[in-house]
Amino acid sequence: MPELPEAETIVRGLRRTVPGERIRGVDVPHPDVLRASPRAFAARVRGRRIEGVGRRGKNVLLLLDGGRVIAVNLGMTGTLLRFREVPRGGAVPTHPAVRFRFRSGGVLVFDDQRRFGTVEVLEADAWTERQARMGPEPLEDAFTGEGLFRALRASVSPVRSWLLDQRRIAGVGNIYASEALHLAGIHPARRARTVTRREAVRLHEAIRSVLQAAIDHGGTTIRDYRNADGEAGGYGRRLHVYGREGEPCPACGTELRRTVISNRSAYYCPTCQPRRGGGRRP
DNA sequence: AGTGTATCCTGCAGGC
DNA sequence: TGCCTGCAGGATACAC
Repeated sequence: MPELPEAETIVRGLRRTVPGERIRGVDVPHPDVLRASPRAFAARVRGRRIEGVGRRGKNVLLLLDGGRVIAVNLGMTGTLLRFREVPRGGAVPTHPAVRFRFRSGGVLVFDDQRRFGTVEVLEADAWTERQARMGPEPLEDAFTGEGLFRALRASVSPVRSWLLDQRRIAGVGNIYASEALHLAGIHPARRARTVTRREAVRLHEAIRSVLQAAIDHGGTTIRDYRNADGEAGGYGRRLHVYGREGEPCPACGTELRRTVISNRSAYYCPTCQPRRGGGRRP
């Protein structure tokens, strides 16, 4: 998916134009992205005004008047595209799943090729409960190196799998997990509990700097990702290891490797990220 | 309890 | 050209 930086880039785009819009109607070309029936969903959002746009982990939030929240999980290929009027010609979304029509005439489209994404509407307390089950926001102060160390110590899971678990830390996905582990010099298959305090502090800093740098460049486009204005992200060419199997490590020149952990690729440098700690820091 | 696997869906790249 | 396999940014119901 879109991970945290991509969701944040979408949110920043939407914030410029969406707050203040009132929802006139909803079309649902692909009801499988909703948890409810299209009819029930539409009834709960129709007539509501969007007061703000937010983010929690990889979820984009549309905050409605009266306290309801539309939570959009972007899945692997989802995005939210904003149009001033009903799109026609070249800018038409390729895989529209849900279309919000505003009274102003503008349109917000949830476009999702693979439809692993979801669009839900929740009452304020239900949303509070939901997000309480998610881990800390990595860019906020509540996320600390010491806290990360203590949490890692309690798990025997491979550290890469640990980082992908949204209940432990919110917003990190496969790209930035690989990038952060490389920056911190930690092999992705190491058991979380083997990460030392020193390494955890390094990993904490690596996660934050990688996510922030990706946000600064508008996120990473591997293939499908687009921001709210339909533009690709610019961080892809800055990736050090993700998708670069066989290329030289930018830190030491060793050939980068790909391995599979829990059915998903992890990219790493065997020199900078040895299985048993003590690697040089890139 | 905590982990790993298979699965949802579409599309693309590479091998033959 | 076409057919096949594998792989893809995520999350979750299961089996162990």
